Amino acid sequence: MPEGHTIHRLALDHRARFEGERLRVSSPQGKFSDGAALLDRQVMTTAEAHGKHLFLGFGGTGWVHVHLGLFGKLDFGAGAAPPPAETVRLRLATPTAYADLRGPTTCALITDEEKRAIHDRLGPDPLRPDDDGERAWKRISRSRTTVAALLMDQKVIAGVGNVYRAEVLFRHGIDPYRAGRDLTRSEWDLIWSDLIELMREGVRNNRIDTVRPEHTPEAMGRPPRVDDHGGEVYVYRRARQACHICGDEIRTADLAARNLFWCPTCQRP
DNA sequence: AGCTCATGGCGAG
DNA sequence: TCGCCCTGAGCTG
Repeated sequence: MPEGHTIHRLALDHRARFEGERLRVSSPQGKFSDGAALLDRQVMTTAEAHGKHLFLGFGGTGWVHVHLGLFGKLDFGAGAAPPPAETVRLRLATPTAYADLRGPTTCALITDEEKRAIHDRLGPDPLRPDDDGERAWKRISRSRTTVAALLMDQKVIAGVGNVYRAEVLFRHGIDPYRAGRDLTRSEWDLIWSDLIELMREGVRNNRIDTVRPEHTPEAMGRPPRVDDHGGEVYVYRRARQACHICGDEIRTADLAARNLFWCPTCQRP
């Protein structure tokens, strides 16, 4: 679920339901009981995202910092909240809506300064309008690390996860093992602007689609496909299947403890 | 019932 | 680079 587009969407969804609302806040699971007690009956003033980090604002009381990690989930419901399951770390509720957070890596009440420190250690986020790719380029263009690892490094660029990494490299025909410093400036500019577009569409649709209109199964006269993570993609989790463009076998490898996917023909060294 | 795997990230060594 | 933390779906038996 959670790459940056998911978290930005969650920020929007929180604002739509809870901004300006006085909330009942609880931690049925118990691991956030102290924070919940301080926040109960307070007003949510705003919600924002930076990369994969979600910040729920409660005025002078502080911020709830949420990071879903690999397993975390946030589910919204309408109406009065039902009795919570034991795994719910944080429940926010009004008489007409509720949100349940389960399995996050982080759920903590933090101060403005602590929040600022988190922003400071994150790279630019394609989904934050004031961020720009220049800072990321400075790191990438000096680095011997592979571009595949750099794209996953949240200090370099915030919000890109394993799906967007694989897909954006495919869309630009870039071998994932190329060193950052071997990328050209124009290649990087195209990657950055493409990420802005792809991730904005991800926020709108709440899923990742990366296949260009001319490469959809309909456009290519092939049977419809359903990728098992809910979106339409070129290479992610398609190991040993045929590339939609050239028919070669999609490859997979471990890179920094994550599964990397690429087409050796479309993304030649 | 138990295993494996997943769109993350941290700290130890 | 490894092990670990968080949860749930989809297998296997």
